[in-house]
Amino acid sequence: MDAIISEDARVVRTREALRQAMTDLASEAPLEAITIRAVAARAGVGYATFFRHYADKEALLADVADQLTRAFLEQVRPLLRQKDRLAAARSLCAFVEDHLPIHRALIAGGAGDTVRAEMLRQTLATVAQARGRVPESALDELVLFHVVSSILNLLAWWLRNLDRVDAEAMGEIIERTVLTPVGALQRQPPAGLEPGGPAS
Amino acid sequence: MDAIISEDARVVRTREALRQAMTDLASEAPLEAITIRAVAARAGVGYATFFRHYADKEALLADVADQLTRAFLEQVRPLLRQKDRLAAARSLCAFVEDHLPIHRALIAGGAGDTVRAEMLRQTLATVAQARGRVPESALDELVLFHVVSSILNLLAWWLRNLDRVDAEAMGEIIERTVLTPVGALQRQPPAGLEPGGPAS
DNA sequence: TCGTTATGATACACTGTGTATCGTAACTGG
DNA sequence: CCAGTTACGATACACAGTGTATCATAACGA
Repeated sequence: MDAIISEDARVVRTREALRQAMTDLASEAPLEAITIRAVAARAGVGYATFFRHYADKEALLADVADQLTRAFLEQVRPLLRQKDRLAAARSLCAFVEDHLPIHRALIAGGAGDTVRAEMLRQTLATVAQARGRVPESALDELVLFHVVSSILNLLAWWLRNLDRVDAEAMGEIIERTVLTPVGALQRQPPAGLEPGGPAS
Repeated sequence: MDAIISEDARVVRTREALRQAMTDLASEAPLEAITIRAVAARAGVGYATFFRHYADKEALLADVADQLTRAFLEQVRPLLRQKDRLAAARSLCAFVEDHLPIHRALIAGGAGDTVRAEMLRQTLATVAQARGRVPESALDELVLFHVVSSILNLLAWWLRNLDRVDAEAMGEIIERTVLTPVGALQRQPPAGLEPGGPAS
């Protein structure tokens, strides 16, 4: 199994330049207004070269979102194990604030919808893999979907209104509007769901 | 002020055909795969005729979303005045279930992201206009944003999983994960927000 | 240093958009 | 019912963006 032995320096350089260019442009214009030619130009790379690395615009954006999501999850994972949800939410907001430019460009920028969708997709896949396997109850699946998409939405709003709410308050809002209510729902689920629900 | 005296019957017919065609196609394919030519063809209308009514694809979709939002708000408004949040949430889900095809096509379909964004936009504008005026506190604005987008997101998930959760359970989930937590947040706001917060 | 490989530049076919034009058909007001 | 108005269908067109192909050149790794 000869995995990644050594990647050509030019490839690494070009890919990084393209990712950076896409991130830059995403903070300036909506995704549909970003042409592949513009990305290549900003990256200082030939137009045709783009397609030697990514099939299309979305593939590059997915790669960018993928890297962001990895850092995101790496940061969040240890927080989920602890029981103090408020501290966890505040840590997340502090982390976002510490790496403001990239989060503002990608989560709240012109490609925010696509990036958040990709982050949601990857997070769901990661969690499903971390658990036993995929077959969750409907409630578990819905709760996970709601938590992730709500947090990303709230962060997107916050990143467009940083001057109005500080990180600590934002953490408290996330904890009180998302994390705690969802915990209560899991402890005492409603009826009318598919079988396989609570394992009380 | 000569408003709408009488609209040419052909115009009404063509617009309705285009809206219906867009709705149909949105339930079958992602928005970027829906061409204006396909919409015109499905509507039984000439290609050039499309542009006599809408500037582009998004304008038609906005019109469709606008009509859906009107019906939506008309349905929800009376429920907001009542204090029983659970009953209100269940009514909303029952309403969606009663008009399943159009909601599934537009909220959960291939143009779901765009439609939900447009519904959010219009709802925010409507509420801002209904209140005194625009200048709300940061908390109010964030809460409203969160409530509307969360509900639309939850409905989108539900419309893709109708067989797993019934309308009553879905209403309870919305009430417990969105409405009630937000009410508690408004009654006891966190610190760290811009001035103009609670009017206690 | 030498063979390999990524890159730049350029040309090309293709698809979708939006505009312009003109003869025809349908509607409205009288 | 009729005459003027107006929307429609069809077609041609310019334009922009995508994705592919080709080839000489430069940069890389061993």
